[in-house]
Amino acid sequence: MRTSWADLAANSAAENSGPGFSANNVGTGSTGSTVAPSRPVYVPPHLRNRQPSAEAPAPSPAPAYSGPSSGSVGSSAAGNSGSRWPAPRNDHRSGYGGGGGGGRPGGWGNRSGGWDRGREVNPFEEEDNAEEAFNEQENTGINFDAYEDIPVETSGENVPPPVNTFAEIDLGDALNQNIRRCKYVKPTPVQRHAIPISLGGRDLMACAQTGSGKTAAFCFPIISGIMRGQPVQRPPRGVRTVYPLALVLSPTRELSMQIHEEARKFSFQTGVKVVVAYGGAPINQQLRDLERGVDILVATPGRLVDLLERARVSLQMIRYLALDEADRMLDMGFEPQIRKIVEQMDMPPPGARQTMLFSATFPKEIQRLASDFLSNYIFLAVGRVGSSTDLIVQRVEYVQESDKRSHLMDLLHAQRANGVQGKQALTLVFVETKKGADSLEHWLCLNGFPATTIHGDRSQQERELALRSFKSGNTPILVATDVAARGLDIPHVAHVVNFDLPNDIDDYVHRIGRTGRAGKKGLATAFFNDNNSSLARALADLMQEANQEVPAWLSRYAARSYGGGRNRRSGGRFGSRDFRREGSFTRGSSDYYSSGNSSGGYGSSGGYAGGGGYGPGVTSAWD
DNA sequence: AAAAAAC
Repeated sequence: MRTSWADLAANSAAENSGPGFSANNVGTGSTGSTVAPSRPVYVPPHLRNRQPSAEAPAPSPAPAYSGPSSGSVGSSAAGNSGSRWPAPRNDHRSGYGGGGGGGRPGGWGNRSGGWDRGREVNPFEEEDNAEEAFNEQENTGINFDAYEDIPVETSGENVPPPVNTFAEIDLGDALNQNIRRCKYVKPTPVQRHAIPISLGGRDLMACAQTGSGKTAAFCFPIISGIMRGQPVQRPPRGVRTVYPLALVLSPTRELSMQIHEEARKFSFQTGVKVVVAYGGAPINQQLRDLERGVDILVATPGRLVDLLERARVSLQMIRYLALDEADRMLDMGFEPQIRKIVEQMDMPPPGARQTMLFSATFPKEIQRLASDFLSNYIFLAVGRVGSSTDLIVQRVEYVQESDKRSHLMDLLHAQRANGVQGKQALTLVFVETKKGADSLEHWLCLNGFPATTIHGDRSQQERELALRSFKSGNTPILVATDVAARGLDIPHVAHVVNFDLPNDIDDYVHRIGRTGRAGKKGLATAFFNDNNSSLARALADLMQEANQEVPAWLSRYAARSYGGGRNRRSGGRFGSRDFRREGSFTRGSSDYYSSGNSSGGYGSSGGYAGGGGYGPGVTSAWD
């Protein structure tokens, strides 16, 4: 068995250097190496957008609250006349002259080193070079036909119909140009559905795999809506409070940085200004960024609360609120902060703003919480169970705690021996604790494996350095806690190792989703032992849904383990369903977080158990 | 119990 994993990793890396479109065949009972493609798989057209670095504000109007009902948010397809689009909004900017780009063709490609006012750094420039290091062809051979297979579920009143092309949507010239620069040819499934919904002014709860253009799905309508909106007056001079029109929240600093980088590309030369604020970094720079104007604020919750309490930011004029990884944002750790920001500051209430929640996993209980923030919303689930995990070969190995290190060493040795085209394939190793991360990193380095680590006890500088070093391939092994589990788009991760398995199957789904992205294959290896028995059932079920080979010993564990309440998976066609469709649901703590109630029906049926219908832990099988 | 998130 184990002889095969290294081959898988090597083959995966090798195959991935080919066309971006591929198919897969999870080696059921094969000799272990990946086999010729048997079935086309979904490949998101948005490919690798690596980070630009410098900040790049362009002039934009002062915040102006024309009100969510002013028409700025609504009716997309209403008029498809490109002529309605105003020039980039460099009006109203007292003090920040320079052109934001209205009719400034030469603006393309101008680099000004960051702080040259009125100049906008080209956020597309740097990534090209970065990608060449890996010498891959990632923009070819996308199989758009595969989209047709993607199942979609929507519910809610008057769901706007999806679009098939970006051209059908009146996003405006500037945004369309950025879409081309991003090499997006056709909207992904989530974009096809979510963008018309958002342009229609509707609230949205969307379940969709990351790496399928989720960020763009909420950014495009926001940018477009802001450009349409009536610019009004800038607040009086001397008032340091800024009034963003859109707020995007995410659970980790690095994810906020990533969203900011994406959003900057989408808003290049539109005049829409995007600013990011997160903790662990000097606040002064962020304050300066804010003072230069902000339309879209991307933030982590803690730093935002700080800014709100200092009255440097007001949410009074928010027209758009987006929560990325929304289920995480509303779980026990984050919920109080989110409630404070959304309900107890000065943000307009649901209905007076537009709210968009996105995640790959959306447990029913969290959906219930989330409905507090929404008004007459549409639920959208896009994707096929396993549509992403099809690309990921999942392996589970029984490894005692005391054997984990040597076992990991074996994996890494074999992987290195199999050598992958010059650069070693990137391996992301998840552990449970911060101390465990440091100690494993130290041990790996001692043993000749260049590793670094990212977790919450490291300084922000160290975290960012670690991530950069990993992405660049300089340190091809990254030991991480769950800080890196969600959302991060790290190209070229060939192997995710769950050195310590998480307790929650959703976390597992997010973790392994760091590989197998954008149509590339990936390998995920988990070390399982008695400590993980509570995960056995959910894990076995997930793997089965994803057409993975489930070891017999794991099935035995799964059969033995009772409970599974929290860890039950839907087993349905979709990874998630609108909880409003589930009829009565028990309100109470046991609804979601408990794991002991285990009403039967979990087994082979895969259907929705009786009573509450749908087991407590509704999740999706894709990331 | 752990992790994340402000100073």
